[in-house]
Amino acid sequence: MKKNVTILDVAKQAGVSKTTVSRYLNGHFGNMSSETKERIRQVIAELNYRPNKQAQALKSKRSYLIGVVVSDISNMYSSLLLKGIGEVLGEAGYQMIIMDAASSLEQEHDLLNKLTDQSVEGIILQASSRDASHYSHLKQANMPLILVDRDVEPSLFPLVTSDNIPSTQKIIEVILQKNYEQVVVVSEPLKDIVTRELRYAAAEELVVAAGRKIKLIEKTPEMDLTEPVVRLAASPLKTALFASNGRMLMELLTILVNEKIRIPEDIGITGFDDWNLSALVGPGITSIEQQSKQIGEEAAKMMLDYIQYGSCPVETKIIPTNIQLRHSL
Amino acid sequence: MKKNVTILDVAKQAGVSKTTVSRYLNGHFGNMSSETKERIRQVIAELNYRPNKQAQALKSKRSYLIGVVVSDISNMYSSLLLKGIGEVLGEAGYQMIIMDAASSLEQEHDLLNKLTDQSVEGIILQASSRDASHYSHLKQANMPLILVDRDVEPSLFPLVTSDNIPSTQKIIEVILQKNYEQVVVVSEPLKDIVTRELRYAAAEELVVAAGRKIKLIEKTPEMDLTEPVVRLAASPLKTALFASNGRMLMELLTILVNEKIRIPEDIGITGFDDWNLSALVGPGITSIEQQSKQIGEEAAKMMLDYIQYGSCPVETKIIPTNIQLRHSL
DNA sequence: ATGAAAGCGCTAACAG
DNA sequence: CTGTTAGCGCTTTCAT
Repeated sequence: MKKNVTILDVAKQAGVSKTTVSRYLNGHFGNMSSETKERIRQVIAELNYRPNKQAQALKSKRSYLIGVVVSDISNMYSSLLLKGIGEVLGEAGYQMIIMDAASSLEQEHDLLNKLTDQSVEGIILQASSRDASHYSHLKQANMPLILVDRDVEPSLFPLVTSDNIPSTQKIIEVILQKNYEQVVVVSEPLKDIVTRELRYAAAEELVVAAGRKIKLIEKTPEMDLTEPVVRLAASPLKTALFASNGRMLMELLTILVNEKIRIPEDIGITGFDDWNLSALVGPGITSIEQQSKQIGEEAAKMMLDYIQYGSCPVETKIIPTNIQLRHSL
Repeated sequence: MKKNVTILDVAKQAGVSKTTVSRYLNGHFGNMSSETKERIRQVIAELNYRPNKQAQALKSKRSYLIGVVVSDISNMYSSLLLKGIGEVLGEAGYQMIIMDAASSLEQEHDLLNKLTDQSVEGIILQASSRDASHYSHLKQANMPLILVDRDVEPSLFPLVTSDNIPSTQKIIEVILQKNYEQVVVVSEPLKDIVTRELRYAAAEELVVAAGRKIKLIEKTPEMDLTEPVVRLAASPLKTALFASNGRMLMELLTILVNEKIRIPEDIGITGFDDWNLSALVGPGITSIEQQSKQIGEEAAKMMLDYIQYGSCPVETKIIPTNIQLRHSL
């Protein structure tokens, strides 16, 4: 058994009181004599003492913990987001507790509570619901909350996200210029997530205005896209597929490759790419690359400010995307 | 300001003592009267009381926190690993504190200390060094430590990893059968990580035994692989590239695509694929798919056992890989 | 320039 | 069946 060395051990060994050691630890050298300082320093090194964070947190109400809830951790968007958040928080002496909502709203609710139990000082959330009422209790409890990727309605919280509408518009322009007669947006169900709807609405507006056809396929987990995609490729209308996120893009590409559908001869394809695979597939996939690492960094910075100043304007920070023009349209 | 409701508030409101409430919370109903139970239940619901984990941990020495240190979080291997760990731990009521060593050994050392400070009950580590002495203090401090992916020397800790040697051998067999005259292993520097060396050694042995040529390229961050790859593709010897992990595979594929080098006509390519992109690129890349989610699950299970029984055999658990035979060789 | 003492929110003997 | 009491390891008035 390993008896943990406490502040008292250090105090006794150094021949001072707990108070003095505590002061030393927190840099509250008032007029502490240099000898005392030196002695404490030595003893700490000697005993290999490390203050217990739980006790510190309990007393001082500072945990230096930030909760991060992502909707699916096994997703490149999340990985890079976490990388960005982690770097910024780490430098500031904060730790993150990461939770994976696994795309489940109930689980998310549970996790949010668990984070509060851990006395996190703030939460960065990729929300699983668009309904702000799911999160308003956090506001009431005075818990700093910063949204990433997805907004809620009404907009109660600061948000960091991609420039969804402009980037969708730009790529739709490309599609229209290439004389596609039909655009098929493939997305997970729109109703839960504002971002999805935003992207679809932006596409729809332009396509309709240009007098072309637009279709929406809302993909549920049970659904197999193979048959519809094959049919679209065979359609007499010149068709472009628009994947509304990285997972959809990957799924569509897999089908196209498996079915030996030629890009862009048989069908055009583009979309948001969280996976960074678009350069390598087929003729090179024209796609929208999100800066999710940067989104993470910005969100983390906002959080640090929030904590420092005790409040934060409810504003939206837009991180531009990179449009990669390649040869899939 | 939000005055937090404490166990004392509940106790007063319910007209009992803190002890009784504590007993209720921890399921230590001895012969607690049903009325008392019911009253406490009600008050808790009413006040929306949630026990403070820090205080619980401080007193009970149980934090229900597991530290996880990955060498690079923006990597599919890590993402899936974390997914697996998270699922298993979550079900058991544990939280994970995830840290990203960002491939830096000093940072790793720092993180390990920070985790101990947080009173984690155990650590799951993808080690950045092969040298066990970097981690032996954890053993002395009686901190449960489980290694994933990479072993250390000497083998002091339980390990969950892929079947590196057999899978490398199998794929080298394929290369040899296809009459490649030269195999070029592309890896990050071997010296730090046992797994890398294992993979290279396994390849080398078979290639040499078959009387073919083997070469090793150790890729450092500054190094540009384009020129060597182009030269290899132009070589009169029929050459196969073997990427020792997903990032290397991705990098090599990017070069091949950019330089319009044909696969497998100009050069063969295969390797470990952490990114799940091999099906989509070129003619389909023959590759070794690691089950990193399953590795995470197993490591988490081992950790739970370790914590429960206070010890764990220092044994290695091998998770089989899937060899995907496609058309890149 | 330093200490004594109180207490953060909780658990667990021990006592009835 | 329940309460009293003494801490866990730390920070922070208030003294001196």
